[in-house]
Amino acid sequence: MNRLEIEKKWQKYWEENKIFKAENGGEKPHYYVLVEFPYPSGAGLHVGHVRGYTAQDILARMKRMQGYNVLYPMGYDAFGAPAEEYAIKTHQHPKVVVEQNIKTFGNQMKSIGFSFDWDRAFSTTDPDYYKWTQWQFIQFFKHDMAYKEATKVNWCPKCKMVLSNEDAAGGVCERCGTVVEQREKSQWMLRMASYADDLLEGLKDTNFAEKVKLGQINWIGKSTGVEMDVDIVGGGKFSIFTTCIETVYGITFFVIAPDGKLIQELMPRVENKSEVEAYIKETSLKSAMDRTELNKGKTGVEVKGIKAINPINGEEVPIFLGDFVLGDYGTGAVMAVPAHDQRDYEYAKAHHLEIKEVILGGDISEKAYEKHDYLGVGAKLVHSEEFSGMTVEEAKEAITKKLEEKGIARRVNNYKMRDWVFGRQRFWGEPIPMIYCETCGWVPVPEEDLPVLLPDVAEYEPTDTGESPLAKIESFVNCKCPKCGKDAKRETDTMPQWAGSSWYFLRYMDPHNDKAFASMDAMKYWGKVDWYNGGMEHTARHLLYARFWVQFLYNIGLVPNKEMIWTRVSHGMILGSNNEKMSKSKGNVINPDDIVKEYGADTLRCYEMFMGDYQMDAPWSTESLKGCDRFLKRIERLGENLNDKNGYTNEALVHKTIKKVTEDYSTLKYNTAIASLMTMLNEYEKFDGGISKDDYRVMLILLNPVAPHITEELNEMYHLGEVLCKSSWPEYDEEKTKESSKVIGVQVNGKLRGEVEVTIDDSEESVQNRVLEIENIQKYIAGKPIVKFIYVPNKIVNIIVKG
RNA sequence: GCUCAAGUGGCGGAAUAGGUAGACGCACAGGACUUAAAAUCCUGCGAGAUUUAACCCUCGUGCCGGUUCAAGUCCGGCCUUGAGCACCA
Repeated sequence: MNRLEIEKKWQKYWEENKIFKAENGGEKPHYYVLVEFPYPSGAGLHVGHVRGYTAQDILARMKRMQGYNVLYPMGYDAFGAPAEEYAIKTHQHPKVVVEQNIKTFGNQMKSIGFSFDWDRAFSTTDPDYYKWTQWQFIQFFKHDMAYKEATKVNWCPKCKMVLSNEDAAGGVCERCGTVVEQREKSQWMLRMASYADDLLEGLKDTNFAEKVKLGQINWIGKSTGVEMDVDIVGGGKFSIFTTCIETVYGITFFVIAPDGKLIQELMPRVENKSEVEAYIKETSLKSAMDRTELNKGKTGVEVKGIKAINPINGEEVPIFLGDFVLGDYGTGAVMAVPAHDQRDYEYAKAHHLEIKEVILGGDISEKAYEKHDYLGVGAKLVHSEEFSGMTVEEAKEAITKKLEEKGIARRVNNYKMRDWVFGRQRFWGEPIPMIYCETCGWVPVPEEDLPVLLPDVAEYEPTDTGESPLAKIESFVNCKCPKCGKDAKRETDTMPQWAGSSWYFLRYMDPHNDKAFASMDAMKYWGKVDWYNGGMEHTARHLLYARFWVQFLYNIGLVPNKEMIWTRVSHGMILGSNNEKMSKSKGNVINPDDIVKEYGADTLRCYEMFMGDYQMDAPWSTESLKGCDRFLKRIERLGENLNDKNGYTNEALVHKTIKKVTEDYSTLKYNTAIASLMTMLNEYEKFDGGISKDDYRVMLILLNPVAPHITEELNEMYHLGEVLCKSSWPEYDEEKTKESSKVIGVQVNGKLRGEVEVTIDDSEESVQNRVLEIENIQKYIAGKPIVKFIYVPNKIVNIIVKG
């Protein structure tokens, strides 16, 4: 049989015997291994998928052999734009396209031999699944965690479409190149910002990789500061947020957001209305991208006729509009202290405003003396009344206190993370299960009417008004209010792509449940996901959304843990052989199917694990892949020369390899695990007389998680024992991993001059005696007094001589 | 700009409670087998000097310093590359 036939044979065996079926219960300890499910694109499985899935497959297979009840599931995250775009082009229902792609992906994954429990597979686009996504949305709504509000969206005036930020990258429409406008659109939102502190706090109950935690923390972007009320001359007031209240005496103007509410409220009193309105209009034309682009000049206009009062000293200062102030962060207004904030400094220079130094120690003739310069260096305040002379740290507290006592300031936290915009004006997503009634307002679809199915439509293009194509289907839109029975209209927005993936790992625990998204018993049985792997690009957003979703479900008593994922790691990308990201346009894409066909799945798996540090990017090399192919062939050949009575055996090497491989598989060091198996093979190949069957079988078991097909075949061919997938993982004896003796280096004055063989029980004296007899050592110490003799057992000898 | 990660042979990469740098693999070179090629096997393979040869020697983990008997690993200061976030007050 050739490789492909062998692989098919074992894949069939696994499937028919349901070897990888996970049970919800039983005596065995449980272990939940999770990988991000793929978006089934038309391009098929990518070698990057294979890397992550193989790594987790190794863990799953090893854990099973170690006696665990392992849940290693797979599914498809199939809602989203690409399928819809394709549907628009070809006038097919996206579900047809998705079905085909899922089939392809499934066959590809099966051909690579992943040990998924296929009985638990589902797609987020299955009505049985999205029914529960919708049901959960309704829970958000019922607990006042979902609301509809006007937000800004990217609008392409030519395509008449709402664009995602990705499609509006660079401020132009990706499809037609037209400059994108910002438009107001009423959208569903989830109150994710209110979970900011819980999401930070919850990280403590996880074992995420450090860089994953950092990604979460940065995305949440917590900053601690003071919110201060500012009176307007002639009545009215607004608030600002600052993290640097110590610079409050340095305020020379305020800047407010052109897209904020405040300027609209002030408008009747503005003297230069046309100028201000023009600036607001100008800002609205700029996309979010343009606005935040670096090196943009500090544009803005003064709001004439209105002055603000610095609350600390009563000074009257001007108010400006500036698009660097964002309407939806903080209070939409800032105090400007040009002497101590570079951004304010540039604004002041551009608009010829006063720069007032209030912290000593910097040179503000060229640039601002900012907080990261003055904090922690004992810098002191000036021109700050009774606070002058205090250090910034003292002043921060004292000024905050004073303002608090006056009742015009509060200590607050601000977060970069906003509420989650939870609607898309697209066809291919979960319909948001809400009905609008003139009398009753927003009413959720009754539970028994779920799922709200996506209808068949002729056209998938968004409408001229930017609504989803669902809005054109009257039979879908028109309905009766579930509350009062009057005519009502259905929500036509759909959920964002992130929705289905926010809870899929819960569904795997109980995928066929039609009474609940998953039973509490099933979730309690499996507990947290023990090990979750995915791409680096998802460590911030997807993980945050999923954690938020779970925390909410926990708070309303629907899941057993506040955090449902214990360990999260992220694999590096597989780059093209030219060290660039694989892409069609660069022509450096490797199709896993081709590799499987030519070399077999085992070789592909082995190579992807051997290519380098799992968490780092690594370039593809077909040459190196051939090396792994050779390795597997040598393993095969070694089996031709077995001796079941007195074959060659190397106990220390066997135990050392078991230890190394077991440890490495559990700590993502697949490359060195495989290297140690290669070393073992090299050792055993040196003997012509035939090697021990037992040792060979150990080698096969250890390699099995990486190359499951060929190892099963060899095990069967030589009648070595039970099928490997039902065998136990070998144990090692720590004592036996130790070699009786070891060659260590001998240094003179820190330079390597020789070697010596030592045993564990060698005394320092005996080592010293032997070392001093080495010819080359004598050369270096001849005639010189030995100042110090250092012997670190099993590590090194270092002789220090004088002169 | 901020945050993070990483700089080790021709290449992918090993080695961190500090202890023989370059495991393992690729490529390359020489040899064996073959009519020949492929495949396979054996040997060599950081740079340099020297030698008939071996040993041996000098240098060497991005750069400059430091701590130490001993530094790829620790400390201080830089440089470069990659990724993410980016006017967040």
